[in-house]
Amino acid sequence: METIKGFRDIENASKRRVIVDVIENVFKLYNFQAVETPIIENEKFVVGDNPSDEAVSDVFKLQDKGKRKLALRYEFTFQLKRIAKNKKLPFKRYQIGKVFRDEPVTGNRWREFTQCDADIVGCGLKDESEILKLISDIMNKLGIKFVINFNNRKLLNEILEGEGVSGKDKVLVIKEIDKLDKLSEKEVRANLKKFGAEKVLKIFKEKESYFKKYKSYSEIKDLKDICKLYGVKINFQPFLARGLSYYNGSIFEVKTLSKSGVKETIAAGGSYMVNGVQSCGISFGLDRLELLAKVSEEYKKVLIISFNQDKKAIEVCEKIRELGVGCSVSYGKPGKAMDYANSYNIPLVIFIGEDEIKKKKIKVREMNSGKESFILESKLEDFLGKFG
RNA sequence: GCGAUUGUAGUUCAGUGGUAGAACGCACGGUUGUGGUCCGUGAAACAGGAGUUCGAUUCUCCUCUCUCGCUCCA
Repeated sequence: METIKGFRDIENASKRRVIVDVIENVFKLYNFQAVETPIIENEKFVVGDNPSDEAVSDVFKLQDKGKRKLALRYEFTFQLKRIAKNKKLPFKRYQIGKVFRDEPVTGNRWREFTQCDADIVGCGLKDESEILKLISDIMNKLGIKFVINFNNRKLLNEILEGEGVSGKDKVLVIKEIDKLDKLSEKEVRANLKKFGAEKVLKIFKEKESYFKKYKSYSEIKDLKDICKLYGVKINFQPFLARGLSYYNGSIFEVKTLSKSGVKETIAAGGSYMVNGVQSCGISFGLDRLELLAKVSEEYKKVLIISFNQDKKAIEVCEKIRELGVGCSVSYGKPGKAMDYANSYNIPLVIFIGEDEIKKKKIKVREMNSGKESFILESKLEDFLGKFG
């Protein structure tokens, strides 16, 4: 009966549904088009061109009866290689779904989790600012205080090469630098000594103006400027690196500012190549948004209690549903039905019995106040409109 | 994956080398036309497997699991 490590039942997913609605609506406002892709793919395809990438070891692997080597999707981006073919650019697609990673579970990390991705294939800096604005819109609509940290891989490479760090060391040094927001400077310095790269640490402590001397800084500046047009603030963080090796330009990471116990990144993305086309995307972690979002899950609900007047009860129930209000009929004892309404936060109960039939009116009871009134069936729409 | 830690009803917690307890929740009834109170009744657990023992939920070992670090990541 237990769920597998890193997997879980979500017994009440209504908040998640509301959040997904918000995200999806914003995606659509930016002209992203929905796609769905298979959860299972060939292992080779999932693993991709970077078998040295740390991510590869986290891929869930499986085999079918035909002994094909398969794997669960680790993310959505690699599938874009197939989807994005022969599309007029820029191709803007979004996808919301489960991804799987065979990695350690701690805190707000799962092995099965839901990502909400929006990517632009054929994407310049100006389009990148659109993605950043989209992040801002979504976070605001979800009522989450946030900061968007950003950096540029080109700049990072330029700095490291300028300090004589190259080859394999470069990737490893980047990983150590990435920890600057987590570990103390001393610890990072100690780790960097292994590569003789401790001197780069000083550079990352410099003010932003220091970085002007690098050629790639122009991308930082340009992105900031375009974001201003959208009124989006982004925070330049020269040591931000991101783990995935395919990023080749801007990289983003969204953190929350609220004291919530969610230290993890709640959305992340950056620019990369898809089939030789410059692209850029963002991915939101639904499971973390859920912990932070301030959204209302309440919606109108009615419970009808039928006293052996099922025909009428069902008729009224159907009518309420047609009005777009949730409704169900209880045929049992009224006491139980009301207890049920309490348990599931149903604010309105309607009684339908002999009395109601005789009076040609239905009795509605507001559960919070206990106030009851007889209304004409034809006035039901008005009543529900005013109620809640 | 490594290191430390944890594991008893759905949940939060008691407890014992010899029949496993509470609270809340759930189900039924008191109350088949009126709920949130109250009362009664009931269902429901020792993570799994080996070992020691007359007997193990309790002690030992292994596996799984929880939490926290590390690596990494939404």
